[in-house]
Amino acid sequence: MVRRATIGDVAAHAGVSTATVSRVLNGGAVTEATAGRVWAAVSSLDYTPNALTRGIFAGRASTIGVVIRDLSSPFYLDLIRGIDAVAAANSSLVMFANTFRPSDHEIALVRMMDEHRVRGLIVTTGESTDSRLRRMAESGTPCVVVARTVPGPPPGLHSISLNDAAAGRLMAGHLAECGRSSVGVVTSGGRPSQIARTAGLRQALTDLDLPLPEDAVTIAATEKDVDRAVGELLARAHDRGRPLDAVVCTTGRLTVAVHAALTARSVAIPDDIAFLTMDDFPWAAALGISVITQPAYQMGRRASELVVERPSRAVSVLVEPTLVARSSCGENSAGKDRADAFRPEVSS
Amino acid sequence: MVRRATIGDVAAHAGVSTATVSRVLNGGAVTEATAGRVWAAVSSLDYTPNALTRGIFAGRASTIGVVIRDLSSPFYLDLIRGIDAVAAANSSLVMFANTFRPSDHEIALVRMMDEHRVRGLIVTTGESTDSRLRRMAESGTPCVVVARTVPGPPPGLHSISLNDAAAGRLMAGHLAECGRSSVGVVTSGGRPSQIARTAGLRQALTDLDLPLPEDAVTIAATEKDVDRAVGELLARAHDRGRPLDAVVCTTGRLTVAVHAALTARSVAIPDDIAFLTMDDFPWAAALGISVITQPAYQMGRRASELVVERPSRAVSVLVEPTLVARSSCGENSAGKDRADAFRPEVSS
DNA sequence: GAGGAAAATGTAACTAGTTTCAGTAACTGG
DNA sequence: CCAGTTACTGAAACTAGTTACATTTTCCTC
Repeated sequence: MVRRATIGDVAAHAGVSTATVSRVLNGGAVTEATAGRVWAAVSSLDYTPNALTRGIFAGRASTIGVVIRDLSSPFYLDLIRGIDAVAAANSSLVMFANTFRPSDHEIALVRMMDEHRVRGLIVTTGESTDSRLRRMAESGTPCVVVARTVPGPPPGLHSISLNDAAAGRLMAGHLAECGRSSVGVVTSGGRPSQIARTAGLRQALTDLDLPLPEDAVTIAATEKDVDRAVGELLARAHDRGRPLDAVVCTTGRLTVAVHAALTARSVAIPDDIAFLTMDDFPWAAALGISVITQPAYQMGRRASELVVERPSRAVSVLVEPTLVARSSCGENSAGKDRADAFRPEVSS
Repeated sequence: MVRRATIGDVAAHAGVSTATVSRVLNGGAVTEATAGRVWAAVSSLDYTPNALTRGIFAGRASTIGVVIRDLSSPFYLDLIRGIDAVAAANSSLVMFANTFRPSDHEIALVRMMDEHRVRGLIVTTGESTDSRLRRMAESGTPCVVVARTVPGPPPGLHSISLNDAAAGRLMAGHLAECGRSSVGVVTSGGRPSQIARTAGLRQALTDLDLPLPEDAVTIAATEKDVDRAVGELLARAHDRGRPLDAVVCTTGRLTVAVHAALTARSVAIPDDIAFLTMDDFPWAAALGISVITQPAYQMGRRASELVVERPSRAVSVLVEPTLVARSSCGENSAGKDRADAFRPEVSS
């Protein structure tokens, strides 16, 4: 096992001091002749400077930390791509951790990011990590909370989130326009953004004189729970005497599962039941599934930018949802915008 | 901006030396009383040890580096989840970089990983990075090359790859069993694994007396090129007098695009043309698309394990592909295995 | 209560760099 | 030709920890 060359080895090889080597590497005043000798030594020794040591002196690493709940969700995937794109443009690497749900170890992951003295931290965790994030922010590590609505960003933390209530309203509007009146909702539960979407949906539906009964909303924490949840939804509506003509899913994470549960029951979409969900994904166009999108890639970019630019005051960004109407809710009586292809936001 | 507490602050606050604090933190011989005072100081000062400094002393960081070509491909996504799972189990974080294709900056990314003194590096890059990887391996950083077949793993590097030729053969076999005889191939081009898959397919097809003409293979480097590629494929076969009855895609990355190109031409799957592609994905079941899978999640786990366990000799793992037959190739004349649901490999 | 071993703690050296400060050499102007 | 800059360069201090070694303490035994 070959020992790695250190700056000292380079200095010795070039016949100069380590200070001079450091100056050559980082751009200080050095004679051309000296610089030449140093570069020769660097390449002949295959010297690769140690970023850890650099970081300890600078007080922080050059990496951007990301703690995400679920990598496989289309939203988070695009978010990461956005984060990565601006990180790369700033020659930062991304330090990544997936909490997997139901995770109480998100606290441990945020702590690890803190220990690694990340340049900034982008997080989609719950409130449990707030106190540490706040302390990190106070000691100069910009922290961005993504995709959290109520109760709003804790003071000192940046926040980027979707106008979740508007997303719910958009859903209600589209469903109403497509002539649907008995809506069932599958939501992943307790997170503020989920609650806000459902609340927005209910409010808008009520305003349209299409009230959403309490038991027309079911919670499915994971994909495993979805089939049961959908079954209950259908049964309850039937018992109530108003069979469902629309099913809404408030999280992109469960789209596949809800769709599968519907298909498994031989429900025809959109003839029997309209289907509307969150977050666009590559196959949505092929399947004709209408969705409400959030600009995930842009949100990721913005998050990274906040880390890189470290504004002095905490900034809150609220982005607006968009309806991508395809065919899963049936014919749109009004003339609304319509999209036929998946449009990846990865513009570069 | 609050200055972070250092081990020195903790030591002063507890009235001990930094050595003692270090021992309390890392488990050395200390009186219970002393340990108590130190812990009290730690929590009252919110002390969070600096992992960078730790790393420089240990000679390397505790993070696992990953340089991946395309995060959005279903294969790489599961790969990362596997990597992350065992990283988390070893309290390592994952340092991630996406090269995006056609990228010559993969060299720069690998270099950055090297500078960060990652505990180990998992990579899906091309040959351009081999010399550095080899040097890293020599100086004690385990490097794992994933998803590369011919010309085989460079000496000293671990390698985990699919038996790509077998994947091609599996495709040929399934197509033949479904009674298809005029196959068109969309491949992403020059990478060894792509070539091996196409070669395996051609060989097996030839053995079955169904030779694959040179011009029945088109290259589409990105999703943008797919539509043109599919068009050419169809046209050439038509000119040849043997219209296509099967289209194969040798990379999961292009599945959506190929499917869309076919659909856009009103091709009925499987009635007009059978469709067979690589890598399973959540929506495949809903769409009835048959695929050849590789155990991506397990490959990721294995890669991480190699990093953590650092075996003294380079190990090469060759995994076998599996056919998941659904309906996109039509009725299977023989009685083969059949799968109806997407089975995520994320067991844990 | 002294002696010796074992346990706890501190001192100082070390990791791989960066940066300050001081010294030397070269260059400019009078 | 000498003073005054200015341009390079090196010694040493510094970053935030860990660890080897030396030095106390403490504890037990006789």
